Amino acid sequence: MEKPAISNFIRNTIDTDLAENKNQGRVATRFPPEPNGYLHIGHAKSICLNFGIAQDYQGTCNLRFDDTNPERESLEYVQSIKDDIAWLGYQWNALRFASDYFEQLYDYAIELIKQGKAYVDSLTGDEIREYRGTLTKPGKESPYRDRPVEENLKLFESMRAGKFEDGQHVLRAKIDMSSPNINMRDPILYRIRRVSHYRTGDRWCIYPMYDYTHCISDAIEDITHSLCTLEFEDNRALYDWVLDELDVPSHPQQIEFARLNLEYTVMSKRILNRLVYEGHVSGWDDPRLPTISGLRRRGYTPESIRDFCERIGVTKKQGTIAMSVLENSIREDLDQSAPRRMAVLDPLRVVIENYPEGQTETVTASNHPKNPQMGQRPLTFSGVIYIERSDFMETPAKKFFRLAPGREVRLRYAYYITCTGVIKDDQGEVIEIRCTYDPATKGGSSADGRKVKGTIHWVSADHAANAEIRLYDRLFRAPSPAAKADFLEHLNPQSRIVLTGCKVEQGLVDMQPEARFQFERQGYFCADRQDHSRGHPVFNRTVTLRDTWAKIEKTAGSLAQHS
RNA sequence: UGGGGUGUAGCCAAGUGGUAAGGCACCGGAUUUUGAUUCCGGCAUUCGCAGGUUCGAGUCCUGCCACCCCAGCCA
Repeated sequence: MEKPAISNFIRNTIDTDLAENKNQGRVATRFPPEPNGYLHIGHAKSICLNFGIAQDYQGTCNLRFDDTNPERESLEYVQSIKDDIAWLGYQWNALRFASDYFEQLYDYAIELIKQGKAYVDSLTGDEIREYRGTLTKPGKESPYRDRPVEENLKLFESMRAGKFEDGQHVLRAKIDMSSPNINMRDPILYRIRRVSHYRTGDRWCIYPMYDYTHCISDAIEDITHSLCTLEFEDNRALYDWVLDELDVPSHPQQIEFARLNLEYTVMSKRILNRLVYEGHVSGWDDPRLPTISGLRRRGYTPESIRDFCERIGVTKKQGTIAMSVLENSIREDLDQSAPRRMAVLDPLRVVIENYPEGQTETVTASNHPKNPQMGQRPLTFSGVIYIERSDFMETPAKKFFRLAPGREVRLRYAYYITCTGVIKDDQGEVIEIRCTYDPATKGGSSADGRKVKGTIHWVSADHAANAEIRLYDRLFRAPSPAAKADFLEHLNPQSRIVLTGCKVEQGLVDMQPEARFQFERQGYFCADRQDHSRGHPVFNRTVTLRDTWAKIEKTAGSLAQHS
């Protein structure tokens, strides 16, 4: 089946531009993060958009770090961002830094001053805010607005030379203090900030603002379509103003789209930072986080994230995507690609009474039921095995068709067994069950055509390895935690459950970190990228399988409550 | 009381004057040695609301309503 072409308003715009031979038929985009945090799934949307368009239109996409505010930026973030983009499967055309353009940016500022389009303002921060007016009241002009060009030039040079204190002066564009668009009320272009920059060190003590830097950087790089999120819509007038006033190489078109919101999680850098630095999660790559590195550690594939970004579309309408869409993307990928294994998360000991004491034998298990090319593996079967505790009910609920006293089920790839007894401890908890097996059902089918309703997974007690398995669930209980002032109160205390003493197939301990599997009837898991080792196997649950039984149970439960 | 945006099903989303794609979710039913997968079927007489133009409107016009963004020397 051929995939239908992606259609969205940005691609439509590009199609029109191409049809009109705008930009000589060239398409150039860029992904412009500020290196002050880790990338998350919302950035992935922008990455897939920008790099995807470049790919599909034989264009280019640059990676440019918008590093104009040295305060919170660092090389660590630059490196993580590069790693994440590469892992997602994209290659940037040119690698650029806004800080590479500081000298050019400065020259352009001089040009603006000479044209009388920019001036040095000496109002204090508070005064500037006052003078700006409000949403409904126009601002008023600074008394320094009409400084002569020569004085502005001298002052701006002195600003660069470090002759003033932080905040003493700023460079402002001279536009319109009564504009209904607040961004046009003489926006600040440069501020004095004696902070050492992770790339330019102490070479500069003045730094250009985003609005001034971004458009010029785009123009320098000959970007044709500058894609950004909706909150910059009002900044577009300023983007265009700067480029119109200056003799720059090109004038890219800014197009805004809605950022991604995902149910039950947060995308805000501010909140993500708090979660990490206050220790509510283990780090930027905590598998519960929507960061790229978190999703990676959780077991998501680059393909699944790209597929997700394609499914959600690109529009100007702000919406919130259901988690199920993300989960569906990874399930679809892993269902095809992940080898099957058996793992018992909550082991219940089963003794098969009629199995010859001390005997073992080999059964053959398929690595993928639909893909024989993935091969088979031998599994050791014996008279003492573990099954999942939830696969046994002493008094079975309605529609439960797994193991219960007197009932027969199939052990996957092995034998039919029938429960003959239950052993409990002093507290009355089931600690072992007794069964008999039917030797005529080896491999899992009976010669007499007798059917069983349930098939359960198992491991041989003496041939299984112990493993730690981490179960992850949504980080928050509230669908839109970011909207809550007390979002920390809505953290899901069950978002991470660590199971030790799980029993898994022996072969699993030798798997490389990040290897992915389906643990049959449980879900998709991956060997933890950081903590997994032969001596201490650790698996993360990426996502559960779809679970119709859980749905039935839930429905039955709520029915019982209502009756 | 200003300006900029957005409204198509429970959640996304296509649709560019010719009679509402697709995905997720949900509900059936078939197949199944994973209660998985797969398959088949169902799921908007209607596009925020009210008028208007037109043979014909989700698409054009007018008015209204709802929601989001903007008053950092952040990006």
